[in-house]
Amino acid sequence: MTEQNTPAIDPAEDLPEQMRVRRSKRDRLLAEGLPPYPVEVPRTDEITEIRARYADLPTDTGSGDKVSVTGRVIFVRNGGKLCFATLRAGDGAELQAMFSLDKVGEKSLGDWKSLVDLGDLVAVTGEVIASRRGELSVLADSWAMSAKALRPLPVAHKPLSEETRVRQRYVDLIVRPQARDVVRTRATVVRSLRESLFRRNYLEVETPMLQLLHGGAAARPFVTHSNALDTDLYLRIAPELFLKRAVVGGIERVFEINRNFRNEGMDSTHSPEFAMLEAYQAYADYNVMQTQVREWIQEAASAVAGSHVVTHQDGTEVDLGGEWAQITLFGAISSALGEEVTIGTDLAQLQRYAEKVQLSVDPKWGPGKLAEELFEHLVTDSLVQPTFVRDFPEETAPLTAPHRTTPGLTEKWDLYVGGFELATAYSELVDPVIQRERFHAQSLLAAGGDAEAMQLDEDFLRAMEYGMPPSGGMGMGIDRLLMALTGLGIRETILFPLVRPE
RNA sequence: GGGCUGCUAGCUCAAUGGCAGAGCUGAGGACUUUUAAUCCUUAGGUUCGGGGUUCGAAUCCCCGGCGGCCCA
Repeated sequence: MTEQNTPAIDPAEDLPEQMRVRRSKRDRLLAEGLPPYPVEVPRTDEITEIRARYADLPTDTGSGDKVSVTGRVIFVRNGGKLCFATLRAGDGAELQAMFSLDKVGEKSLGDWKSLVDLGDLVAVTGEVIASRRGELSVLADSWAMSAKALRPLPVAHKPLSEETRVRQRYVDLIVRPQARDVVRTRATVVRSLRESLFRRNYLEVETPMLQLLHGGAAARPFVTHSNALDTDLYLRIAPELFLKRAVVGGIERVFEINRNFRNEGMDSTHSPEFAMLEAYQAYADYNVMQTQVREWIQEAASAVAGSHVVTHQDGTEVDLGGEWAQITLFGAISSALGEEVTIGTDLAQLQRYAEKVQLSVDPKWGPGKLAEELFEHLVTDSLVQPTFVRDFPEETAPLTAPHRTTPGLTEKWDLYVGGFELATAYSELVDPVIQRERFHAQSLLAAGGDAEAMQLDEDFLRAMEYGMPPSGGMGMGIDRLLMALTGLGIRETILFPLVRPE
């Protein structure tokens, strides 16, 4: 402790007038023995319950029942001797509170008018009635502050700016019902996915987020440091290599829903941290996973919308029912180009095609990578209806089993919905010798400066050398599933997305 | 990474190089049945930050910050 006292912070300095006013109301509440932040307030019923219970209360009658309700004051209509306020609960349910001179008395009514602002949380005790205009109300005998709001609420009738909505999500949640709906929808979807997997006898596990090596995907990782181990650690870019270790150990159906971290660009479909479902099933393949993933998404759609037809926030309806289209990667490229392109098409020819369609080519790309880039350039935007794109080149799928009939291809599909990649699945590569060769090729890429290349994971190879059953595996972005079901941008599906510091 | 675009009162927005404004919110007043209540009065500004051009800059130019949209 120093001799010099920290100067008392005087928040009255430099504050906007409206915040000064609210602080002085807080002071007046204290001075009058009305705690602005009491530990407890009376609360007998939820607003939602009262709306349901008294839905049929006739206009201009009393119920005879006394209740205590709580809510945030979102509208006030103050009169001389009779005041109205609209209270809103956390679930969005609203109820009118009425304060009349003859019920609460002059002092309490005066306090209500002079000390309560829009945005305050209050508790109101009184009889449930229906007003002369038929509005279900609590006619107050008494009221109490539950929490004084020191900041004014944004105007309820104009849309909040995009930036404020994201930076101050708590305000967004208060004023915008759709913001709360998204939170509910997301919880419904995640719960539906878990139930879908539990029903099919999958076990949920949690695997390391802090990893000594990064692997399981092609992405640039975040790096952090362990003081205890005196070594750098990576935030995981995927749980894949650990879930496969679990399959080696005999956990034959396993999944994880958790966050991945990728140190890459942020845009309307990419967030640095994003939630992902990964699932592995022994003795299955990419065809089995294709059916299951469709079923899981359809079950999630049903949980959210009650049917396979989901309605986006702009009103468009998307039908996710039935079987979904499937195309092959090279078939899609061929029909987009009007030229026959196969896994056998050589690099020079692919480069000529790329030039023809004005795709700029990184000289480090091999033919497989270039084919994938051609596909993304030419086809993905048109894949609005759910479509499985199958059979990717070996070059870009180092963890995937070789195709059963076509050399050079792997058994991998990507699922596209709404023009973006929603999910992926493989027949997993389980041959430890080939896996080592694939890792070796990746390490050459890394040595060549590819920051997204996978690292050679000896412990993973050791696990595989004990024998991993033939398996199907899948991964799906939870945030993107929300996007597909709601039509929202990724930052709307994440409650508190990363934003630049103010 | 590139292009376009925005940042003004607590919130949403005007102000076309010439006095920085409106609605809601706030403050004061009227009103015992309102529904985004209404009516009267009224307060509120580092125009994102810095530099420049100009008699004069919210406005034009340059640099920086933070968003949005499109493209790669």
